[in-house]
Amino acid sequence: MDSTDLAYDVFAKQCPSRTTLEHVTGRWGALTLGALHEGTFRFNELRRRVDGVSEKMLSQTLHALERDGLVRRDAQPTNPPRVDYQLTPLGREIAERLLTLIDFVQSRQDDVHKAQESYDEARGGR
Amino acid sequence: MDSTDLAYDVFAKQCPSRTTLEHVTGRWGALTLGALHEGTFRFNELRRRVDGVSEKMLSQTLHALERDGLVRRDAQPTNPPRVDYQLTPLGREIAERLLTLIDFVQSRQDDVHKAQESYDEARGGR
DNA sequence: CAGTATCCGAAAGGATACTG
DNA sequence: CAGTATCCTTTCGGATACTG
Repeated sequence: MDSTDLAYDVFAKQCPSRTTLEHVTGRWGALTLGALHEGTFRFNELRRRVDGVSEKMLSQTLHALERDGLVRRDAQPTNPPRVDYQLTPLGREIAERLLTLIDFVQSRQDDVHKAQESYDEARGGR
Repeated sequence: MDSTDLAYDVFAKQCPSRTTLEHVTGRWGALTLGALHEGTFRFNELRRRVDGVSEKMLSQTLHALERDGLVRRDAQPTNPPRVDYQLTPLGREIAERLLTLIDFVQSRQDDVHKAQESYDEARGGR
């Protein structure tokens, strides 16, 4: 280690928080956190809210987020079963920071689009 | 559209800012933005800083970020060639918000780890 | 309703060799 | 040095069928 090393361990190959971050920022993770930031939902409610997710991926995503302590799963032992998902306090804090990033990227999407056009114009005609 | 729709267009399937967000939060995108947040670097300097990245992935990542207007590429027509990469003002603003999220996740990694252990304990012994 | 299990095609990503 | 091109393995993720 010397002074040129990055200050963030998350940039190391096998960092555990790298895995958590991937759960949070991944396609379905971000979508699910965003949905749950709006309230508490049942499995199939979430499926309808999270546009395009399959049962398999939603299940997988919820398990990962629950295991990380970001989502709480509440199963009533009724028949038919009823399971509610909601953010934990930690999950809410993380979702807020994620949404800050998402909001910002979205608010600057015009600039991004312009940059893409001038980039493509400069090299598209190669 | 009704009131149950998500407030964030980024959650729609084919949203353009979803693509930008993936460039930013993806494994190599986040690493590269984090590295460039520390300064200006040449291609092989970045390769050494971004732990584990291949030439192919670094090249691909830099192209995507440059096209989105987050990274500026400066090539001197010398021999041997010298190319410097740095964040644009927009890239810097995005990197800051990304690092806020990363820092927070990292600072709570202990909580995450504990949650994982109790989760595994509850189901690991099934 | 709330999932799990399996199969399979698509896409990401690494190693290596090569170019200007 | 700064990449590109190719090959090949691994992972992601959708469709479908099935279970408690």
